[in-house]
Amino acid sequence: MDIIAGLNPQQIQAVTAPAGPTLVLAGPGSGKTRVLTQRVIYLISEGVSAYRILAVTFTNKAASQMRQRIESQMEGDTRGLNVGTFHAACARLLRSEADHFSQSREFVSRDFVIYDSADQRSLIKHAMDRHRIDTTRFKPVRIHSTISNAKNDLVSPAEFQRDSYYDEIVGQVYESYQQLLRANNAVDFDDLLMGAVEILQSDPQILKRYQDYYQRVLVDEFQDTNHAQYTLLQLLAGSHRQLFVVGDPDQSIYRWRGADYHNVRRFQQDYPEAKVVLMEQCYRSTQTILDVASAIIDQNRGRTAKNLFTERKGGNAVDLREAYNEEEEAGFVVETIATQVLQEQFLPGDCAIMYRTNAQSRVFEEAFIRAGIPYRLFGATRFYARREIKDMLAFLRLACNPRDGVSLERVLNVPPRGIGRKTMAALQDAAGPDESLCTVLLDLADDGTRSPHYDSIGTRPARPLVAFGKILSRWIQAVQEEQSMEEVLHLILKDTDYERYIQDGTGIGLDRWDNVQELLKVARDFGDTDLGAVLEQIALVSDVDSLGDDQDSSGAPCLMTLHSAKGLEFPLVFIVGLNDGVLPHRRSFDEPEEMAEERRLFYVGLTRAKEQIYLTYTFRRRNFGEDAMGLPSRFLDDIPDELMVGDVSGRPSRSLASGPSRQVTRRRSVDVVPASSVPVSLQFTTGQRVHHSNFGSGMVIDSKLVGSDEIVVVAFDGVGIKRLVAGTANLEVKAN
DNA sequence: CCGCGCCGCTTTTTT
DNA sequence: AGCGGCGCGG
Repeated sequence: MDIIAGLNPQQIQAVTAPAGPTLVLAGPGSGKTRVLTQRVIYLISEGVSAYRILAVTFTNKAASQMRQRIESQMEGDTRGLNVGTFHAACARLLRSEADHFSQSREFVSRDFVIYDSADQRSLIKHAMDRHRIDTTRFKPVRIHSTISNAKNDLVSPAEFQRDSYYDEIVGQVYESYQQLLRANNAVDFDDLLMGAVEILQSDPQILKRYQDYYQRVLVDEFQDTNHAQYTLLQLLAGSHRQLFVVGDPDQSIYRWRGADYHNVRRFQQDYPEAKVVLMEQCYRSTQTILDVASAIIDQNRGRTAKNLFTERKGGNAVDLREAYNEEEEAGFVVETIATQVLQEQFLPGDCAIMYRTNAQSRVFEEAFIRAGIPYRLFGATRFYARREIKDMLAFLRLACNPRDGVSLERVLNVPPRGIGRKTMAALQDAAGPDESLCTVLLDLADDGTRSPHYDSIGTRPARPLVAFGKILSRWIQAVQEEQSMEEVLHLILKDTDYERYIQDGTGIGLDRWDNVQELLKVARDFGDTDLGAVLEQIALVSDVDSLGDDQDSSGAPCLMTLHSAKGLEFPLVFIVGLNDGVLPHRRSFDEPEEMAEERRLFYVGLTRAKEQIYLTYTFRRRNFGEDAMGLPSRFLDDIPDELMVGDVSGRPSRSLASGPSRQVTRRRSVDVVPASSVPVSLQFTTGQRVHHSNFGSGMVIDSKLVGSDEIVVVAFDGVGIKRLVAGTANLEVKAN
């Protein structure tokens, strides 16, 4: 049968494993996605109905990839197949069970909203205010992360241990935070998981229904599960124990958000009868790359050693380079990419630059801009986190769930309509502790001066509140009439005169308005989908990259953090900033477990490469503005000399901070492109239509002189906004 | 109420 | 260095 065609013996074992728990330990590039999809197809061919299969992943990207692959290989009956992220699956469970559950307990109702991290932080601050806790002494983000960890460990506010003064504070905030979430009819990401577990644990009938429904459960990236997720899987698998999990402890890089690769070992203890399949054959990288990666990861203690191998014997040695500083490092990388592309060794889209922290991307962006080479930046300011988009979503969420106080607070005075601190306080007083602010607003809008709230608030402050209440009630009505997201958005934009507010005449204003237009486009794509469902999807996707995935095979080098590189592969990989303190990050120095994770992060980066790896570090490194001496990463010591070329002989022993060898590699040509001639005046003006050989047509939205270069910001049709150097980008002005 | 300027902090990030 | 938060002054 063709389900196993082209698979190696281990892959076949995994795909056709008999019923019962199965653990697949899959090395990088060993074809784990393929195994997962073939397993699903195999199960269906064995007579399991598609809708009785649940496959969970961590990211939407992985989920849609898997779904696509399955659908492309199967004719028909994949309908009802459940492929999705943990959070999406839990949100679905919560929504379908919320109603008859909320009657017996205090719980959210089915139209709950999902708060993103900014909303969550705002609510944490409110909770801290309640207890008069100084938000400068105790940082809300830190408190939130402690609470988040507790939730991931399924520890409720009542169970939260308060052994120290700090924990006492957190315990109080946790308690209030949960109350506030419920009052707003909102959940945070962690609540989705914890809530699902709570429901299943407290109602045997519901649990049985789900256990009977999902006959098979498959899990991707199992090493990244946290305690809540593990418990959820255990509950779902129940007595049938049909769990098929795939993972690689060596690629566990999300400890800081609760992931615990020990769940792999725990799985073997909890399911001793589990069939274990080890997949060690790699189809991605050359043997040299695998050897380097293995040399790195072998240094970690207490792991099950894997023996990765490939039929792609040999391969180029890893190329190590020292640069003087970050600028030179970026210059080297961009220059190397340009050369390799010119020599037709690689396509621009084959190349990826990976770094430890997002802050490192800027120098590389600038180098690309100078060289006039387009690039793709992963994980930049997320589209849905932008101010104007958050405003729009807050309006929409309010229209769906008027109890959403965080959204109301956000946009009550946006655009400014004369509602300040005092008016806000008056409104809060009028509402009292039990009524939501929105109820008061709508009441004011309906009854005007006759409303009992009117007098308590006072005539002057009431006026803008009445006005806002009126437009808000119009939106609520529009949602109840099941108007589409696009229609409601248009209504909101008109009622708030948002364009005039956001378009302040600057380029930034134009950017923002563009983003609003982009959101309208998203809305249009969703068509008549129920607005609540759209908002949930947006809350759980929240990454424009995974939305616009189809068009991103465009050939440009990618810039990304090592974290976001996971799951991807590139022929040519640059891992940059290999300085001690950067990778490994200084925050991991005194924690062995953290240090081990930094090592895994490096390992993940190395194993993304198919053909060639460049590693770079710098002689000097700017820290927080301060210029300082840099040390090469300690990880470099673990790479055998014979697997490396480049500045290897000059590789200084890390114990010697300086030495004569350092001088040798200093100073290479930085300029990738000859400095452009000084423009007498700006060549381009805002509003001009232009054409670029790579990006096509677009409109100039900003242009300014930076040093001797004119930097033009162009919104390319269907491509997006790019910053270009006028002198090197070869922009043609089009007649309009 | 809004805008400006100073102070302080600084990993990773998906859901 | 650069951003965000907060406090003061208009």
